This record gives sequence, structure tokens and C-alpha cells, in this order.
Amino acid sequence: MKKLPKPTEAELEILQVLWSKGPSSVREINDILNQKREVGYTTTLKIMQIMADKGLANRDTSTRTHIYEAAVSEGDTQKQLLNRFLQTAFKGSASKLIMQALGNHEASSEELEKIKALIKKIEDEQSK
Amino acid sequence: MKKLPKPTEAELEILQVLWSKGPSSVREINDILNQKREVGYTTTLKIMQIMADKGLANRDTSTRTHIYEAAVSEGDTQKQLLNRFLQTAFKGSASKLIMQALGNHEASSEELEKIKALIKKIEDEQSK
DNA sequence: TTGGATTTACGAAATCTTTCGTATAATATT
DNA sequence: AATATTATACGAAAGATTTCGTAAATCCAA
Repeated sequence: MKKLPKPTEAELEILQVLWSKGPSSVREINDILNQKREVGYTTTLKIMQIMADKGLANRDTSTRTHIYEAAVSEGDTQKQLLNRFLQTAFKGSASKLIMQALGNHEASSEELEKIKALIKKIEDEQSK
Repeated sequence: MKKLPKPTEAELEILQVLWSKGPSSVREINDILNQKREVGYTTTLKIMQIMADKGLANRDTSTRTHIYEAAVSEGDTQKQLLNRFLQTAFKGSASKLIMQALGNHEASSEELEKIKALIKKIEDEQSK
């Protein structure tokens, strides 16, 4: 299993779209990005070409309009980024990060339940 | 209240040291950084000068060896970085991030207790 | 079929960050 | 006092990322 490079911010922005929309053309991605901020078409194209080079995306070049899809999973990528972020911003303390995240952001009762269930599971593991 | 710039990785690394050690000289910071990786003295100096320019650090220039201290708090900075990270990596879903963090990293029972207490507090708030 | 629009490819400019060489001033050592 | 050490300042090189201009190919429409 080879190590994939850390996506840059621009790449991550595009991965987000690929993850939610599925395989897409540069035009489609660029249109969506432009709903939030102004980006030139060739800029988006270039980043996506780089992503294909790096192995972050696969592209189907069988038609004139190339279709790109994410080559890395959302979960794996989040895990990788989280580990890195944990080190640089929280000195590796996951619980501090969790406390911050819990404190600053609304979580639905449903989500709180899921978190509680996970804690219970971890506690059960520990007491074995 | 003015908006402080997002610290770069190198700046964050130095902030970490300033937060745990308190006011320090460039030499002291550089020595500590070099315990983990090789960094030239003038590199560290430069970054710290930039941090002073940006307002991330304050420096006392009354003696030849300038003394720097963090001008931003650890908690505020973590909060800011977390919000940003949440958007770019988790589309703003704090609970997803928490689930990931809980799943991948060991938390002591003590820490789990604290998290549970916080959840309880949030639930109490909600049911009001 | 000709002209306009869309797409990819390529490369370079622009920007941001990190790294470091060199000069100069201040301090410490012998 | 002369020399070596340590500090800051400055600017530029190196590296990484983002942005975009232009050319060439393909497709579409009048």
C-alpha cells in the first residue's frame, strides 16, 4: 500500500465535490466551486490534472470531456488529515480536540447519542 | 477585536513552544526545535520576526537578545484552526470529526469521563 | 463548411512559505 | 585591546501552491 500525498487546500476543495457528486467533468466542478468563490476554469483544470498525476484522482479520457473521480476515500483522507492536524494544533491530544469541538459546535441529540455509544464501547474494551 | 492571520505550520510549531515555555529567546526556541528536526538559527529568527510583524508574537527588544512571547492564546488559536479544519476536511460536521478522533486515538478513562460530563451538560442545556 | 465555443495541454507568472547567506552590531573571552 | 562568539537585520534563493494566458484540438451551430 503506497503512501498518498497530503492534498493541498485546493485539492481538498475539489475532493469534497468529487466525494459528494461522484465522477464529474472539470466544467461541473468549476461551476460548483464558483458558487462559493471565483475560480478560473483553467485553474481548476490544472489542479485536477495535478491530482490525477499525484494519484488523488482517476480520470477517464475516453471522451473529449475528461471525467474525474476521487481515487482516495473520504474516510481515509479525513483520518490522515486529522492525525496531522492533531499533531500540529493539539500536540497530539485527541481529547483536547474533542473537548474543543464539542464545546464550540452544536451537535444534535442524535449525534450525541452516537458519540456516547462509542464512548461506552471504548470503555467496555478498556475494562476487559 | 482585530482578525489575526492564520499561522503557518512553522509559526505554529514556534507558538507551541512559546505556549509551553513562556517568553523565550530565538536561541532557546531554536534549540528546542532542533531536538526534533534540523533548523538553521537564522531560519527560526526570520520566522519569529515575521510572527512579530503579523502580531502573532510580541517581542521585548530592550536587551540585545530579544525575548518573544505568544500574542495569541493557545485556546483561541486552536478554536480558529479547528473551525477552519472542520470546514476544509469535514464539511463542517463536528460530530463526524469527533467520531473519527474518538475512534482512532486512545483516550484515558479520565478523559472519557470529562467528555461524558460535557455531553451531559450539553444535553441538559438542550432539554431546557 | 465556416466561425464560434469548449476542452485539454503547456508553461510561466504570481503568491506564499521556508531556508539561508552575508553584513553589521553588540557582547564575551583571552 | 584584540579576537572570537552571538545577536539582529536584510534580502534573496529555494520550494510549494495557485492562478492564468495562450495555443491546439475538437465539437457545435448557423
